[in-house]
Amino acid sequence: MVEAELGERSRQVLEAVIVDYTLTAEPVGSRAVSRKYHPDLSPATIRNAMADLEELGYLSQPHPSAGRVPTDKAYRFYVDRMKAQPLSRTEATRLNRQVGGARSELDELMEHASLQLSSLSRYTGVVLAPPLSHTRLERVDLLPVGGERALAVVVTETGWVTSRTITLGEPLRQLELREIARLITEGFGGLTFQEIQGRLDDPGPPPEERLGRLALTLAEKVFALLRDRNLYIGGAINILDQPEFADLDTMRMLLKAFEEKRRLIELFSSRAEAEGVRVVIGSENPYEEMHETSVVTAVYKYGNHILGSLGVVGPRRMRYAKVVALVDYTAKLVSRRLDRLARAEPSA
Amino acid sequence: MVEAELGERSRQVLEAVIVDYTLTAEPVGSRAVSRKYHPDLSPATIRNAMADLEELGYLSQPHPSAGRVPTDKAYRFYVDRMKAQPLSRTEATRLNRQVGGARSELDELMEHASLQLSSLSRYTGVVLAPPLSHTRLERVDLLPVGGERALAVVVTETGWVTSRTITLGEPLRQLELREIARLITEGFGGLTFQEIQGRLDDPGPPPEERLGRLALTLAEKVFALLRDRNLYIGGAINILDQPEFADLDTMRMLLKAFEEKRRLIELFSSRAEAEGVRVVIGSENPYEEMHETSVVTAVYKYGNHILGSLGVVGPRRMRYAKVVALVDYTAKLVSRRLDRLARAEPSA
DNA sequence: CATGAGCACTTCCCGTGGTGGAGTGCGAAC
DNA sequence: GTTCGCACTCCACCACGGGAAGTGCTCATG
Repeated sequence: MVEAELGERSRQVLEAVIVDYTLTAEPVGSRAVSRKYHPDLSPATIRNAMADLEELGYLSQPHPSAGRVPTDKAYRFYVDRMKAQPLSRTEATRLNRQVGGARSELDELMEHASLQLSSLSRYTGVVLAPPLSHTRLERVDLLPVGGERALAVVVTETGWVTSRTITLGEPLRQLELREIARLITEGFGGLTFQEIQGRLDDPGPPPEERLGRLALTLAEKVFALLRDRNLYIGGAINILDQPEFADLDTMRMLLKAFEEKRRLIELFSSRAEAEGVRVVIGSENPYEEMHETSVVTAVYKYGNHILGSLGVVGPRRMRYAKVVALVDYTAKLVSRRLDRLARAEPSA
Repeated sequence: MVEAELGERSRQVLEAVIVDYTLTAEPVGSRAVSRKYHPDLSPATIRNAMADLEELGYLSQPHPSAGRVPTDKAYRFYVDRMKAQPLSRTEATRLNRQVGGARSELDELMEHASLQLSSLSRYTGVVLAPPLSHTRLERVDLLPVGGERALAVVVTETGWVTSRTITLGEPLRQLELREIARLITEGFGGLTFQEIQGRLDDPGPPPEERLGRLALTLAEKVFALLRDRNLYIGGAINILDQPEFADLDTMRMLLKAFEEKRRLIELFSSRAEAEGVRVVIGSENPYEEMHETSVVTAVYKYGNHILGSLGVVGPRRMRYAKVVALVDYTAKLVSRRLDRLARAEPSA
């Protein structure tokens, strides 16, 4: 359908405009296209093609006598038919070393990944940490740590460990704590955190014994702490080097978007079921503050479960071919890394 | 000495210039001072005083025929003799509710404090989490969490709990882990983390038995994870509303400074021994990128120990009287809050 | 001798108008 | 269908100039 809409000539011109604009960030005129990309075609021919492209909504003019600028539709067309441009050897080794390195723990892995995404793309890297909603609880431990507080340790079936201190409502002995932890583990073990949340929201009749009731309130506390996902943003200022964000208001808007992590988290978690790399261009983004940006994301997995997503936020005139390859590679690297982290079973 | 340097007249004029400049961010002329602050004095008289003040280094002119702008020396003079301007009732109650509230855990407390510092000052709020260097270890626990990993739980004498997962070099049984934790606790309990680091750096002859050697390497891993302090930055973009940061390069420099947390941490931890509120004005700051900003900090404590510091980063023409009061109050609030959090002993 | 008034001077700010360049659209020619 | 040439438009840049703000200096005055 799109193929029918555009002739070969128009397609080539469109591509040239996109490539040039990606490089220069300046509106590109017919003359420049002729000189730099198609010396065999005269500027006048290009002009005709460009006029067609504008009518079809692929190009637009900032003002009547300026060059043309690609629209979101143009980028979409380009992205859908381009080939990813594989990472260079040095880039790949650097990623492998920094992200695939063996020593780091989970949070360091996420942080390094976001930093590398940023510095290799020269835009901003984002990593959304695994949500717990779809993973299953293995067990809960409660350790007394003095006073009316305890350390709650939550272990999932996939082997992730989260711990937080919680404040008990009343002083409890170690034995009581252990019993409560056992009750919680028995009551909720094997369920996904989503299911657990459902049960907690609609608890039915309260248990008879005191410890049972305590277990419920403490479980509430423990799982409440796990609800928020972490979002790692690396190199937020990197993106500010792009000329389209040189304007003060645009800049402020973008930074505000970065600071409001909650909405970014939504953005990165929504539609994160599909495999492969996803590209959201400009106004395709539901988040209005990000209409000037494009977002490239991919999911990372543990075994067959999608755990989270990561990606790059950049200007609409992003070097898509490169970034898509980078994001894809990084996602796979993180998945492999997670596998190794979790599967490391006793070798004996 | 300073008193001798400045006559009463000059002092009043200087104060007027500072006040007006903090409000308007525009160079202030003799006419404006006369009209707004000292109608009894003619502009000419003010001019004379201003000329004196310029010679003494308290004022400067952006260009020969503009008004005057206070120098760092002027702010210093002002800050040293001003009185803090107490918080309004609504501000105080808001702080109490948001920061003093009873439910939050340690990290939430820090985060809320930084956000409130920011939104009440309209600048940027910063909270440096407690360092461990001077607190003493109470005990270490190691929990097996599947595979070759364990959850290390570190409890300090002050009752703080930190936990991190670590990767064991080899598979270990639960009993072995427990024994190793016991060895670490016995070997290092009661020592400050600084002392522990010293021992680890210079370990002497390695122990005979296998578990002893393992305890050493694992202790190394555990304590390495505790070395970095967390820095909470709230409302970094708030400060960008200030006109002096409207320039693109200044803005970028500032954001870069915020992103490089390591140096900020240094800044906030250095000279953080003294009680009370400390004000660092413009070029007094050792960190060159922050010569355009002023920093107001205060330490918060647990009992008699200084745990960390918090404060506000703003433009040099900060509303010092207000911010000093805000920072002071917040620091005390956090201290009180920590006390309650940790001391909550079993009431029976 | 400190204060205040007047005045000439400097500097910046901002709006104006002119100019050159880049790019388009269109009609005519190949 | 392609190319050429030309007239037109719009922006970006610069130079110019008036106006405002502010100073320093001088001199009169209590």
